[in-house]
Amino acid sequence: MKKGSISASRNSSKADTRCSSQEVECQNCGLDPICSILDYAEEESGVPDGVLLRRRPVSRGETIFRKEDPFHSLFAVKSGSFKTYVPRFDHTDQVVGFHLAGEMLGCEGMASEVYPYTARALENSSVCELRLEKLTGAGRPVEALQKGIIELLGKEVAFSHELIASMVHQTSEQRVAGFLLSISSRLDRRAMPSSEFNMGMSRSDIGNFLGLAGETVSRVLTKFQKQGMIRLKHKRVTILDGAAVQHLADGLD
Amino acid sequence: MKKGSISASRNSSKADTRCSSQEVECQNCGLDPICSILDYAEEESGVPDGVLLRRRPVSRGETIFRKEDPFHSLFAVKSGSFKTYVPRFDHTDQVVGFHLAGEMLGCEGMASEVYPYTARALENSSVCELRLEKLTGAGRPVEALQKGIIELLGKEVAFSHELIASMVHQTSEQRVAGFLLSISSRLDRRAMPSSEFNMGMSRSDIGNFLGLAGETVSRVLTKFQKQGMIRLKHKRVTILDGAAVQHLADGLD
DNA sequence: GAGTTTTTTTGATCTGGCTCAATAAAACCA
DNA sequence: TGGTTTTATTGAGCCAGATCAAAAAAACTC
Repeated sequence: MKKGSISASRNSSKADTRCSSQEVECQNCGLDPICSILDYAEEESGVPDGVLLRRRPVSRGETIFRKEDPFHSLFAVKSGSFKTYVPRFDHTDQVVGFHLAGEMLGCEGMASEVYPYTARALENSSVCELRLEKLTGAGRPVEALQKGIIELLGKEVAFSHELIASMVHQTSEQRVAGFLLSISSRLDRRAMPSSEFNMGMSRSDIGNFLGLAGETVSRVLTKFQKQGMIRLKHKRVTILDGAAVQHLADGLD
Repeated sequence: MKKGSISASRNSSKADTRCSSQEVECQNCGLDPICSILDYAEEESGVPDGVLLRRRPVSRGETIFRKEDPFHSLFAVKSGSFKTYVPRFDHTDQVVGFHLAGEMLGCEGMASEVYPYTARALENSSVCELRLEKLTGAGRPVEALQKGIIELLGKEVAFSHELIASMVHQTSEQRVAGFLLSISSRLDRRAMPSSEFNMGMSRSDIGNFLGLAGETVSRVLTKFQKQGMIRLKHKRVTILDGAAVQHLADGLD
């Protein structure tokens, strides 16, 4: 059984050349537990290339699925970033998450048969698409695959709970500090540069997600910079004093 | 293949007699998709009574598992209610959810091997406990079971997202209105009385969960009563004008 | 690369909900 | 049952963060 997943071994030559941001390695990708199983399965039964797992570029502003679309695929972000959001009755949108390189997109649709939110690229990106409806046939290691999916969903639930727990009570500074750390640690987990990174999302996207006005996010980031905790250059953030940011996020001042 | 699940057919005589609140029917219970599979499995292989699935009473204030306990079982609330919470660094607790009759408890621990929060009974209650470590043996319909778990987790994720989406931006009145509707619809889903019910949790538990001060919850509930939308009698709530509550929760005024 | 649009920054004002505090009402318990 | 503890209600004052507004900076477009 070879080590790399099929997306790496077969599709890497098709990488999106427009995209300047760094690409996550397959062994650091959120799909890997599933992808690796497929890799094995493929060797066993000879799945046609590109049917199960497809790599493709996504331009800034493009959506890969919309709320209420019938569920068909899981996605992994290979490069770039996405925001997920749901429309509100007042015709504004509520951002429910950001998805960075190496992270999953769409697994919440597995149970309900439709995607529960719209996913839109924040910059030129690329994704791996895993078409799940092709997986129900015989001869597949369904049990192992399901185990991988359970693991993914479990983590997602745990993460959501953490988010709820933390977010509701925090001040604006705690929220923004926590947000920076969240991005940083998520990049770190995927072996991407984590102390200097691009935030593809706008200030108001961040504010919307954190339950703050965009102006407040701007003010807080400026304040952090003045205090020497971070350096700001447009959308590029450098964390200069991670311990101080952590301290703030924890509400210890 | 018989219809009812084993918890109903075998354990109903052991019901907790101290508990005055109504009990959810097995076919309306969150464990049912899994429970029914077990039922079938049992007929196939003859599992000893009470090993896999155990019914037991839980007194007010008692915990059924604590944060960081090793994961061993899924629980379904048969009667009564629970709160789940995590400790915060400042020695206060953060309530992350309430679990009513018919709802699941503990599934978030499946992935991480430990329970990610503590579950405490808000009143005298009873639960069905499904010991999952006994399920890994051969001869079980693991695939079907996993499918049930995936479904449960998927719903949980979708619910959390909804919660995040709605909560962060809402006013205190929207939050409280939404909270009342959430309880009502969850009771309705399990075929329990849904326009008049007991809220086992305290005002400050609700406030903690919603990100409000207990005093604010109290003020808002009183206001709702003065407006004739609800009737309050201690912990007992009657929804008199559901449409108005819904209207408020949606922020349409 | 100039003109247009969008996003960000910064300032001034205002308000929803928190905090502190004091009763009042329930729940608990011997 | 009466006394104790916990929980809920109600009031007064204050502040974090929203909103409105306007200028500055980036980001697109042709």
